[in-house]
Amino acid sequence: MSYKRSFLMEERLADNRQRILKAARALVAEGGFNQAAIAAVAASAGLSAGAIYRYFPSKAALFVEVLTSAIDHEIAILQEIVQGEGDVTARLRACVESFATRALEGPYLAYAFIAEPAEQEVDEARLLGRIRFGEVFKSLLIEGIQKQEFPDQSVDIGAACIVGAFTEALIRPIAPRAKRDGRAELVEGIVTFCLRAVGAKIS
Amino acid sequence: MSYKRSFLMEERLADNRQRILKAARALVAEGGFNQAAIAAVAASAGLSAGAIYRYFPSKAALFVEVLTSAIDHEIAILQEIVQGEGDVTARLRACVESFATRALEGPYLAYAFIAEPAEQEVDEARLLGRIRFGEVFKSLLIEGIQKQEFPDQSVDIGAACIVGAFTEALIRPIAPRAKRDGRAELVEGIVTFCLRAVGAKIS
Amino acid sequence: MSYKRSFLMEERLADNRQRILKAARALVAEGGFNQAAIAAVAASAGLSAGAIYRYFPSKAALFVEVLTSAIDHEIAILQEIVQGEGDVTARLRACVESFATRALEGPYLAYAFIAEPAEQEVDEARLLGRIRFGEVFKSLLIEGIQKQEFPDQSVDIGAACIVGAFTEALIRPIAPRAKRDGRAELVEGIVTFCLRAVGAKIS
Amino acid sequence: MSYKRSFLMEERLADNRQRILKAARALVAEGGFNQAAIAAVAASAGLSAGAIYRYFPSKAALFVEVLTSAIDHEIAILQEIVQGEGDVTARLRACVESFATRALEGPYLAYAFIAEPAEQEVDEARLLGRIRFGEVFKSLLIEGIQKQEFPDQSVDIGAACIVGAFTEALIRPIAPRAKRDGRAELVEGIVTFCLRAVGAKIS
DNA sequence: CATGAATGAGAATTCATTCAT
DNA sequence: TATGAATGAATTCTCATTCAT
Repeated sequence: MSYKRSFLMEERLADNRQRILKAARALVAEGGFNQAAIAAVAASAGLSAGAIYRYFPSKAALFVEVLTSAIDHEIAILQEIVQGEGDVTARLRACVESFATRALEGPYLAYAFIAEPAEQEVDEARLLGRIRFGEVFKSLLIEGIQKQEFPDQSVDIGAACIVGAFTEALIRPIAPRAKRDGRAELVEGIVTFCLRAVGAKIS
Repeated sequence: MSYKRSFLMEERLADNRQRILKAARALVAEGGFNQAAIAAVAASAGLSAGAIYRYFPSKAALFVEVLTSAIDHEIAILQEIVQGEGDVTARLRACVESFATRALEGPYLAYAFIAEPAEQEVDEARLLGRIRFGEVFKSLLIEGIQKQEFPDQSVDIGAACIVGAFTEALIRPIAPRAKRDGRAELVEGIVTFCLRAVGAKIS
Repeated sequence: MSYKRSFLMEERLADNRQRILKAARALVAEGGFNQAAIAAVAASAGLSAGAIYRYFPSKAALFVEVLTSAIDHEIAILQEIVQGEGDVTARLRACVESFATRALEGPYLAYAFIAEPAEQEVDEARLLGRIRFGEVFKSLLIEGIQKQEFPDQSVDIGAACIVGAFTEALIRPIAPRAKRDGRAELVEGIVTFCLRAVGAKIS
Repeated sequence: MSYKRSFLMEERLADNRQRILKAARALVAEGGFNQAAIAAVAASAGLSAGAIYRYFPSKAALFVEVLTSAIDHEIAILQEIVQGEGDVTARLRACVESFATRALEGPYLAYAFIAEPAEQEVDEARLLGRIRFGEVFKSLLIEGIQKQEFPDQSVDIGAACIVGAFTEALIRPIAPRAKRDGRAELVEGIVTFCLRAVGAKIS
């Protein structure tokens, strides 16, 4: 009833919501959407299964938010780079580097991003996410072609290929082989691949 | 009882095994791993659910084989191209074209290839498949660098990027947007992207 | 703290209790016992779910009271008619008319009366309510036989039949068909049926 | 595979289906639809919960069939009486007697008939059943009025009242009082009530 | 060998009830 | 005293797997 109580309560609720999202995210990162049962998420968040439904109307809604919020976050970062200064080549490089670096720090996003989920609703969110990532790169390609940094090319296909290229290369580190390359080399390799692919002049 | 009977029996068994695999593959192509229940596979193969277990120890094992055999088939085709004649650039182009064309005709493989499966075992098979695809392209990259068709580059990363680029670009046609490009343009766009990415001289 | 405060408090408590009952009654009227969740009752009463338990020991107890109080109210009205003036036939007619008219205005009572509730305890209350309604009509039948307005007959059975006849006929308007008869005709039809059934002389 | 095996199998399956229906019916009769959980039905039928779904697509479908088949059976018997010989009064008497006698032997039908179920689909079946019962009596009323055995009256209302009257009177035997009257007296009392209600001349 | 009925272990979801604040 | 977040048991339904026939 008092200010303090209400404040703490709200904070705890917000905490719980975040804890649930965090737990769900972690479970998805570890074993995919199908391994992340509501009971597991709840246990991992330190709550009962029923409590999840105070914060999310359904399992699908929870995982849509897990996916969407992760993608939103990434897109925002990429957009800032895209709208920054420097030539297009430099910004494309920065985008790939930025995404790749974060993905290697916490690979769940790349995993969730590429994963086929069980639920229809989550699937739609995933496809939308891929398209939204593609749009970011498409806008860079268009600008690069306009400014004659890149040769003319199919921007839709190019954008999709860039997204596919770096997600695949980033997911791979699960496999033993990739560990030989250090992170820096991996990121640099992906950047080089993408820049060359769009016809950028590599200094 | 006789030789003949036994022979026919064996043949029938082999037939059943293939029928099961074929049915499973078709179901995966239509609705993904999760939609392919054992009962559905059995019905589609003209057998009973129990009979599946005479040929495969578990659902996971069945789908591992579905995936692996599909990938085997693709790899064999690609290997033939790789070991064929012509310069490396032409063969790389042919590989991407070949895979992409078939994927667009029957998209199930690309789908299964990129899909997150329900079972841990199938997941491992999927990752292995991606790596094996990568190996094919890696061998081409190595040869291309040796023959100075391509500049020096990280072949592991490049191979992964190629696989990611074309699977992503091929999967995307599920979305409405991509229909603007015809199939030929899509394949050509992917090929161009990949060739430029590895530094091939595009004629 | 003072007398006044305590008085107000008591009044507020009584208010809350009535608000809960009213809210529960309204929800039952709308969607039956099963649709009336404690949380919904609480929200509708402007209280928290937990607060309900300060006034009622359980959900079943709450709904038993909802049902019983509604029936009490009806019985009181019918009793007044029964103990009023006029011949028995007129009073029987007045009882059926009175009940039917109110039931058609707010059909929740008739509904709750005839409905099968979720809880055993509520079910018992429902059966008891039917019997109590029957008693009212039984007393009229006895009086009518004594005064030779009605022929001799089994008063228990007759009373039950009257209750069944008018509840069924009143419940039925849920179905589209019954709308052809207006309310007045429906009430008159039920009255006629019941009066004739007990052998009253219909003027 | 052999004739015998197949035959026995089919018989067992049919048995199971009937056992499930019977168990469901018994549970409904005892505690209403809400008390008849799938697990309870299964246990009562000597099967697992999952097995129910081999025979019925959903809980609602099972209970719709429980209700509908019971009603179908009753309606068929009543129809035969209606289409038989004798004057309308005699046939109306026979209908009520027939229904009442069987209902007293196994009161489940009358109970299920009047019960409010949880599921929408079952509710519709229940309402339909009541209307169908009503139609039977309505047809008798129409014929009776035509042949001037009964006075003119609202046949829809009269039919509903008859159904309500005898179901209510039959359900009541759960209460202690009714046991005093023997079955024969109860049935005769209901018949008299209904005949007098429709204005039949009682011999 | 083949069948397919049956199992049983979960899956998501709901909700009356409790209890720390 | 009131709150409403949290619990936990119950519910329906699914499906891989087994096994009597």
